[in-house]
Amino acid sequence: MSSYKDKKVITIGIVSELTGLSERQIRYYEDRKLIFPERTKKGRRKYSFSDVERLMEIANKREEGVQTFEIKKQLQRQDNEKQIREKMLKGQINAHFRIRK
Amino acid sequence: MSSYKDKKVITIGIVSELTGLSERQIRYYEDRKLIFPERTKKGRRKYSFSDVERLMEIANKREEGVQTFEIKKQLQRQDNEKQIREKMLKGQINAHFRIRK
DNA sequence: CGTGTAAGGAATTCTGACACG
DNA sequence: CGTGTAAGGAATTCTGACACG
Repeated sequence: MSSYKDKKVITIGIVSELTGLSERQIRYYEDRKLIFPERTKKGRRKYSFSDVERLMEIANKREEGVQTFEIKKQLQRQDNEKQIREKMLKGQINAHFRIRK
Repeated sequence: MSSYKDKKVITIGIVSELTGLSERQIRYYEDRKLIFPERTKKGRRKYSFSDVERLMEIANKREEGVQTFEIKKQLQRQDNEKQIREKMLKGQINAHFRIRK
């Protein structure tokens, strides 16, 4: 879980270049709870590469005409599934070591 | 080769936080050719996670009292070795496919 | 609803230089 | 040699708002 891909270190200007989205759009999607940047002490937004990918997904969905609320629900579903997979993997690993003991 | 780790997307302020080095130090190491950030169109420095790791290495060496010129030479040696390993790996892969054909 | 834009302010970054040593 | 700092300017980012639709 995590490493470079999930480290929040990219400022909004760079994210804008990377995704082709305007800063306005990126901030709006945050307002709509599709994306969750961190902040520096002074309030600057910081994004991860995962966030960049997520924004690309959002951009694709938007192009298809999907509304932000729908996208939000889809993303939440994805996030849940991912969490479940991670938990199962963790369980597998624990089980493995329990047997081996 | 490359991916997130080598993508230059981190501004100097964040790099400073990540490494514990002052911006002055980071810029100076660039001046001494130890580190090679890219620039945005408007001239802002952009670093990769690899650069951050490299700066941590530099910081350690500096703490040991190693001068920047020495560190530079060491890093160049490392970079060369890495390149060679990559070339060899590439050769291996090519050979593999040649045989398989 | 989703996005553009102008507005004013605050934080960031840049360079060249002086300082110490 | 390596780093701190003050200086002045330019670029970045932030928020809240008006606009269109």
